[in-house]
Amino acid sequence: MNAPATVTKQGRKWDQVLEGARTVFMRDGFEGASVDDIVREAGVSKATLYSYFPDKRLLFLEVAKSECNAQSEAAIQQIEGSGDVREVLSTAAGRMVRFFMSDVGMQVFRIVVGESQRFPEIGREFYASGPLMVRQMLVGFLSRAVDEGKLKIDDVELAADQFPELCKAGLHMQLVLGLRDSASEEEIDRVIEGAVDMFMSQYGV
Amino acid sequence: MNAPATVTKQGRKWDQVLEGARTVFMRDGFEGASVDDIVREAGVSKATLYSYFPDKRLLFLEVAKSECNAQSEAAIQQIEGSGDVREVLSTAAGRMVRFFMSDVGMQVFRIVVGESQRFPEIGREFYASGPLMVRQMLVGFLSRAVDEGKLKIDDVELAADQFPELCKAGLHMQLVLGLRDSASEEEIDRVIEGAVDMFMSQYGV
DNA sequence: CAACATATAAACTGTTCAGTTCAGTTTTTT
DNA sequence: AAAAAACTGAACTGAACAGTTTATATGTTG
Repeated sequence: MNAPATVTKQGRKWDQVLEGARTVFMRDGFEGASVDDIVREAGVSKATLYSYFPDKRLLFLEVAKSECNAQSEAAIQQIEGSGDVREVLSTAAGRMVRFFMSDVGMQVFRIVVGESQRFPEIGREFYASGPLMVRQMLVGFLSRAVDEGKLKIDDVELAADQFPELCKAGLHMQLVLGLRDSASEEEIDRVIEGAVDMFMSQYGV
Repeated sequence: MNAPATVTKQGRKWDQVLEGARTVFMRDGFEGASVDDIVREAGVSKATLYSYFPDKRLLFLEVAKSECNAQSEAAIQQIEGSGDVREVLSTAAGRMVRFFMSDVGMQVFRIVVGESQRFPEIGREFYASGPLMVRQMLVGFLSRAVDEGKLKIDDVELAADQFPELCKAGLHMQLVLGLRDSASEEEIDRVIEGAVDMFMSQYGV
């Protein structure tokens, strides 16, 4: 009768595990999170967790990737639409800054940076589903703007690397290192404005 | 007869311990380095190590601080001398980029970022003896340049935050995440030049 | 020499934690 | 309802590792 949404779920509790892992990893970091904490949080047995994920690292990787993907997709949609370069850059900067400064964003960053030496695939997969997406998006957007005569850029790839860095502007470092808990709206706006101003002053026609 | 260099060393093997710790921490990271590895590398007994340093964290902190201080001192000396703004910025950028990209610089960064959540004083002390030094130095230099009419900057602190970020320009992220082992001289030069160009294009008179 | 400081090796403690195993229960499918 | 698949709980293993203790040695100084 009904041909329902059999989404080939690979077990009923997959989402539950991932959500619990997200919570605990974001709260305690990678080393700080014990698998026992995670299964408790997820309301699932340890055996179930290990039937989905071969080890703790891959579990974390899955969490980090899903965060990045959610973020990237949202960003891509917004950049496709509008016309004015300055406006697009401001919007993109806003997104980036707010993600960099969010609890989740910073925690993923901390863990990935801390663990990528011992577990290189964490670094690779994070880069591919986070920074690289942004970069490609920016390269595309900037190239188009150059073609349309709206920007003047020699080295588009360099420009696409510079812009996200400008969006960090000291605040990110202070937050990541735990020197402060949060940034005020004014500070964030100043960083965004500063980034766009500087970028346009160099590359604007 | 001989009145030799009794430099009031607080124990003969202090340096030896620190040097061994440096080697092992830089090779294996903080969690990856076991205290037993360190004493083996240092050629020292565990009891000796623990007679100098109350725990592993503080030992690492000492290593990281000594790296940062060496780096900061060298940088400060160079910025004091010369006259042309563009030249000073180029030199400073060169220093920063090369430190960011060095094995030691990246390893300290990885560890500090990874551990600063669980051990906040690591973040604080690192910031104070690294990024903060650079920032203060830049604020001083830029203010002077503004006073002398060589630069035009509204928000000097923001500018002092932006410049080091520009010196990372994507390369740093790729190296830290282990996507590549090293950067070529051309790439480094391009980043330096790009940073100085962009900075001057916004803030040059 | 005597006392004092420094260093050593090695065994030990206590804990934490990833990952396994398995007998038994619940849920889904046929 | 019967068979198959997913899940549970709890105990267990095995290893890593920070930090301590002990009994001993070496060297220095007054």
